[in-house]
Amino acid sequence: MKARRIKVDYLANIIVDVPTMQTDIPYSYLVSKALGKNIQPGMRVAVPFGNGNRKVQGFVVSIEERSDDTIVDHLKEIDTVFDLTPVLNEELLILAEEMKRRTFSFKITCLQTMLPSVMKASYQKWIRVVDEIPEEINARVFHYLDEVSFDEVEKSNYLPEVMRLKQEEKVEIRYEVKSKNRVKTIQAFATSLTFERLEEERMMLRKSAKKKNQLLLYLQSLDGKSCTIKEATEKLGISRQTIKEGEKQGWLTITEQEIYRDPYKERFFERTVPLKLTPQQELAYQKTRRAMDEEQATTFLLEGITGSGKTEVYLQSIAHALEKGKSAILLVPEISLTPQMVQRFKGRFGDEVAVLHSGLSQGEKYDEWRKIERKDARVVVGARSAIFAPIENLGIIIIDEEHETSYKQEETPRYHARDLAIWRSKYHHCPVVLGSATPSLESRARAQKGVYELLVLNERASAQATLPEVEIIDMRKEYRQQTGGTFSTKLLEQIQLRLDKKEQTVLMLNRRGYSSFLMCRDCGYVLPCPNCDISLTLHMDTKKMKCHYCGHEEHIPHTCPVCNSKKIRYYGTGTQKVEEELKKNFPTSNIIRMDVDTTRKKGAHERLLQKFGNQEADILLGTQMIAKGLDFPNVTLVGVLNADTALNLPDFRASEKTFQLLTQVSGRAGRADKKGEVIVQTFNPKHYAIQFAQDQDYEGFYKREMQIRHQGNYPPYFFTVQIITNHEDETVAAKKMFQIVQQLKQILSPQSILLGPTPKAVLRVNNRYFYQTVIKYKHEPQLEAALRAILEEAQLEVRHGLRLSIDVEPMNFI
DNA sequence: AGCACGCCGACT
DNA sequence: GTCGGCGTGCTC
Repeated sequence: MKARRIKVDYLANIIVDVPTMQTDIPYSYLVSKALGKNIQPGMRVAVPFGNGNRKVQGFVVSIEERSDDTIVDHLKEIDTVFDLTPVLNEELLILAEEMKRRTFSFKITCLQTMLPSVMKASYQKWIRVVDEIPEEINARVFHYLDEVSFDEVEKSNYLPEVMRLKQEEKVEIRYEVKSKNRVKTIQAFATSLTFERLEEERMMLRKSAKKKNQLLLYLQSLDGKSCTIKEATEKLGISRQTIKEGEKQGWLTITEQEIYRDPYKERFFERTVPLKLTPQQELAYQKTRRAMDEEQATTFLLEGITGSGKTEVYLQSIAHALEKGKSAILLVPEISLTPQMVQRFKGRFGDEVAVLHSGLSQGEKYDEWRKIERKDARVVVGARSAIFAPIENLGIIIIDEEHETSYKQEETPRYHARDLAIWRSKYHHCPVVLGSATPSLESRARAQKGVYELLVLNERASAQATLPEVEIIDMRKEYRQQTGGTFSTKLLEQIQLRLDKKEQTVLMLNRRGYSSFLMCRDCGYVLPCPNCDISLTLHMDTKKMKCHYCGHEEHIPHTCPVCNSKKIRYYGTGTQKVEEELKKNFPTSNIIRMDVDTTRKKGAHERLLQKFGNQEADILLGTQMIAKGLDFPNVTLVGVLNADTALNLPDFRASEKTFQLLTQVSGRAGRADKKGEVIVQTFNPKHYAIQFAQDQDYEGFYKREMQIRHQGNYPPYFFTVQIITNHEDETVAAKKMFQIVQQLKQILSPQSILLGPTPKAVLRVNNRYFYQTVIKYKHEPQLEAALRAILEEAQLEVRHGLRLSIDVEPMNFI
């Protein structure tokens, strides 16, 4: 047999940045000889795509070798490679596929979600002159330039005539794909010369060349290592010019050195040492440690009351992972990712810690990401998306406050970080620790069934710390007695007491399902959003009326648009209104208000907390955001102004959320030496969520809530999937939803329950109409395929403006 | 998504 | 006749 000589060449399979169902598959491209083996799966590239060969970004997902006889005539070639090394490793590429399957989203969206946003491509089009064009057009449109921006031509309405020139091939359209990620560099210098050679150079200097002499001596001391120019100018007082001169004479070289934008560089982190563990902590630590040693992908549920020292267990578990040469991911909710939190981890692990959260600039996020990728940081602390940290040898994953709904992403891809954490733990054969004082019912139930292993910390770690006393105030009685302010008599008394004693008070206004809107006292007219079926909210700081759904803004009216009455006032309990009421009651007190308005600016959140921590204010008034992780020893009173607004929402998790919030906020009162007090104002004083929160009885709440979930056929007894259609035309959205329900009825077993179709609580948002259906089921092997078919079939209508989304285990049912 | 192609009505 | 409207198919 004649040996056939095979010329090896490569094909790359690429997912392109065109998020549609039809293009949600890998496309094959030729790898040029020049690129050859340098191209690997997980790299970003630009490829020509479609009829016009416009350039789009893509991700290489696999490489195939090809022999001479592979037919490749129809294949195009990769245009540009953006990365020197892959930005997604094999594990994350597999995870992206898993995510696509589980969340019914496009692969490209999943891939992009896993990376810092700077890595997403930005597109620009240019019109380039390639032949003689009429003088007049050249002047008017092109300003005699070779190339002008497509967008500008379009804006000035010259596009039709330019397109005619394109037909005649006198101009071309050039597609540009750019990646925004920029590595920040700093200039440094080093020498490759030996000590002796440097000495010779030094001898050759003129007597007057003092600075050069100094620089050469310094170079000798560096022993070949490099030094930044900045450092040299500061330390030695040598000018940049002298160093440049050295380069010219050839005894040193200047290089660009990569640096990280360190968002925490201004701070000093005091090193902390491991604390002695309580027996309960010790047991929890030993269990996770053993799982690490035995490479078991166990999921632990660490149920620990406030102050029981969960964080110390995390810290020591992470330390063990590091000892084993492995890495760790710690997820915390975005709002808990405070400087104090970061401090605890940086204090223990120093520069090994990378922090990923939304407060960082795009560049800073990218740098933290790169630090992880290059293994300069082995501990990742971050919010939801930190679950995608490019770590290769995970030793442990920890999710703090595991019950937080912010771990579920509310936009596509609608992934839950907890599920992906468990997936990664299986990949790495390492444990996951889910920690909470008030675990989600789902997780607690799984621990009951033995799917997760339950670890309990029900003792406070420090002996002096006692649980605060919680008092429930029945606001129905209060209202009967007085004119109906926000504050009960008891709460006002207690605040006054704290002011007298120079102690601090935290007041929380539960804003779920609440807003301050504008209403006419004469005719009852409420100012609505023109685009959505919801009333506009008053924002005093900007003096505007704003829609929380679509962002629409307008001026505050002085008279009622309907009856012209001047008695148009705001209504409801906004933080601003409460602040005014507070000032009226306590004119001399200092109040810090924390809400979306006062914390909009970068770092404002932190600044306000710092101010309060320095005792520059007596009262901290805020929304949910103050419930978490702030430990101020001088706070001895916590007031919850309206505990139950969330209870009235038509959401089966309403009780759970209320219980969690009250438990959490109660933990903010009182520290070591000063006993704390909590006052909860409510219209439902007998509600079980409030009663169990008063006793800080999680297990009691869990048992009671499970009964209710069982009766209502809700999770964790049932799985849920939510389908939403939306369209500019209400009938189209409704019709499609009804059709989908018909289809589902065909395949669902009688044990499953369909809720809907119903219009969403807010029917119209941004002039689109929303309809939904929820499927509750225990076992439906055919459901996934059916949902996929529904998506597929809807494609025709998607063309006509229909949008369809599938949310597996949704967090919001309203 | 966004481009080409093709089929229709309204113009120079 | 042709310019440009939009509905449809396809993208390695």
